[in-house]
Amino acid sequence: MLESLYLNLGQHDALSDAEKALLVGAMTFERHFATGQDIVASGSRPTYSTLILDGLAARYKVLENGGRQFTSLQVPGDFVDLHAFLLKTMDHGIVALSPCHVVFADHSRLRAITEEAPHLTRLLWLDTLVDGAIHREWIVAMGRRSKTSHLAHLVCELFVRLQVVQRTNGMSFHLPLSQAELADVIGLSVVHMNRVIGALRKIGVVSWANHTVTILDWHKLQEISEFDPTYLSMAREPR
Amino acid sequence: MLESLYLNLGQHDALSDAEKALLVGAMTFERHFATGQDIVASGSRPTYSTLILDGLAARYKVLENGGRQFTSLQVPGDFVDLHAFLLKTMDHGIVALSPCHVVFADHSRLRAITEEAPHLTRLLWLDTLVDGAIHREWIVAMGRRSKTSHLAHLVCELFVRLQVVQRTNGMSFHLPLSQAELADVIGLSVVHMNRVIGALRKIGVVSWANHTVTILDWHKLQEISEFDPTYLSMAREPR
DNA sequence: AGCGCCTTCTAACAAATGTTAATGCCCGGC
DNA sequence: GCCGGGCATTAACATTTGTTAGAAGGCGCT
Repeated sequence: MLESLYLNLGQHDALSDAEKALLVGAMTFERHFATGQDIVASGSRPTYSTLILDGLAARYKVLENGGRQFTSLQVPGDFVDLHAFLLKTMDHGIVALSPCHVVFADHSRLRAITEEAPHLTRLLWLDTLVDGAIHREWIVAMGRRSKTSHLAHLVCELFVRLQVVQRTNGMSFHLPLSQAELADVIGLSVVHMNRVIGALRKIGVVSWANHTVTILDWHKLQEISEFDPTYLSMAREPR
Repeated sequence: MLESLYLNLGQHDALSDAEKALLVGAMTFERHFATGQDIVASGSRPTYSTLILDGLAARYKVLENGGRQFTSLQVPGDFVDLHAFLLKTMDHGIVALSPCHVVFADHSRLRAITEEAPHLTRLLWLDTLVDGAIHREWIVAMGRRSKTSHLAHLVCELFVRLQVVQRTNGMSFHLPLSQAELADVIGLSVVHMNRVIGALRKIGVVSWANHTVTILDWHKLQEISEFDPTYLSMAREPR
C-alpha cells in the first residue's frame, strides 16, 4: 500500500525492510476525500500526519480580501502535513484538488520512530527539507522569472516528481487543475493565467488539454524555465 | 557563545543542559565574513553546517539573465545551511549581508546527535520546519499581497525574529540592506522598491533611515500586512 | 575641501498584469 | 434533446510594475 512512499523516500537513500515495517506500523486508518474537500484545516492541531496514496492535494492560505495562494502541490507519496508533527499548529489548510486516497500516521508512532530509528528519522526529515527546497524554487520563480518561465518550471517540476512515483505516462501527466486554481499556484489573475498558458502552447513545448499536459520538447522547456533538478535531491546516497 | 542558538531553539521547547553541551560539542571553528562575501557557495557539498552568531546573511539564487532572488534572510541563532546536512548538495548560495561572525558544526557530530539525542534532533528538525513555514509565508506574500503589504509583512517578521534573539532596540532594529538588496528579497525593480518604501513611510507606520527601521504603529503595520506570527511556532511546548 | 563612488530618489515612458465583461464550449441533470 | 452552470477564451481598458536616465545626497579617501 505504501509503494509511493517507498519510491519517494527511497529515491534519496535505500530503505531497509525494517524501516518499511516501521512506516507500515505508523499508519492507522485510510480515508477518501472528494475534490475540493479540506484534508486538514488551517489552525487545527492534528495528532496524525497525512500521507497521500493517490490524488493531488495542495497547501494554501487565504487572505482577508479573499485571495488564495497555494504554497505547494502534493503528489502521491507525499506526507502533506508531516511538519505538523513538530510545528503542532497548522498555519495553513490542505485541500484535495482531485479525489484523494490518504492514510494517517499517528504522531505518537512518528515520535517513536525518532526515538528508535535514526536513519529513518533522517529520511523523514529529509522529506521535509526537500519540501523546503521546492518552496525556495517557487520563491525564485515568483520573484525573478517571467510568468511563462515560471509555468514552464512548474511543469518540469511536476513531471519529475510524478515520474518518481510512477504517475507519468510517457511525456504526459494528468493535471486536474482549472486555470483558476493554477492562477492561485503562480500568483496571477485567471485572465493572465490563460494568456500565459496560451504562450507556452504557442511556443510548442507542451500540449495542454483535458487536464492532461504533454511535454513536446523537454529540452526547450527546460531551457525556458532554467530547470535544474538538483534541488529535488534525487541522488541516492547515504543520508 | 551559543546564546542566540539557545534562544532560537529554546523558544519552541526547553533545552536541557545536556543538550546545550551536545550543541557546544558539535561546533568546530569560528570565522568572520565580510559584507558581500559568500559564506557557502552554490553547488558545494559542505561537510559542516554554519550557525550565525552575529550579523545578517541570506540565501539566494542567481538566474541566467543576472537576476538575483533572496529566498531567506538569516539572523543570529539561525543555522543557515542545516539542511545541507541531509540535502548534501547546496542548490543555492549564502551571502553575508553584513559582517558575519559564524561557527561551523561538523556533519558527523550532527549525525551523532540524530543517533543519540532524539529530542534535540526533533528541535533541530523543527528549526528547518520553521524555515519552511517562513518560505510559505514569503510565497503567499509574493503571490497575493500588494507590494506594500509584502514589505510590511517582512518588517513584522524580521522584528519578531530579531526580538527572539534580542537584536531589537525598543521598536527599532538594524537592517543593513540597500534598497537594491531589498528589491531582491521582495522580487521588485529597485525603482519600484523605492516607491514602496516611500509608501510605507508616507502611511506613517515606520520610519526608515540609516539602515534602521523603527516601527511607529505596530497595530496598523500588522493590519496592513495581515501578519499572524503563528507560522513562527513561538509557543513553548513539548516537541 | 574636493573628488569619486555608491545609494537614494524622481521623472517619463514602456511593458506587464489586473479588472470587468462578454462569448462560446462542454458536460451533467432532467 | 434542452437547459443551466462552470470553465476557457478574448477584448477593452485600468493599474501596477519595469526601464532608462538623471539629479541629489552621503561618505570615505586623499
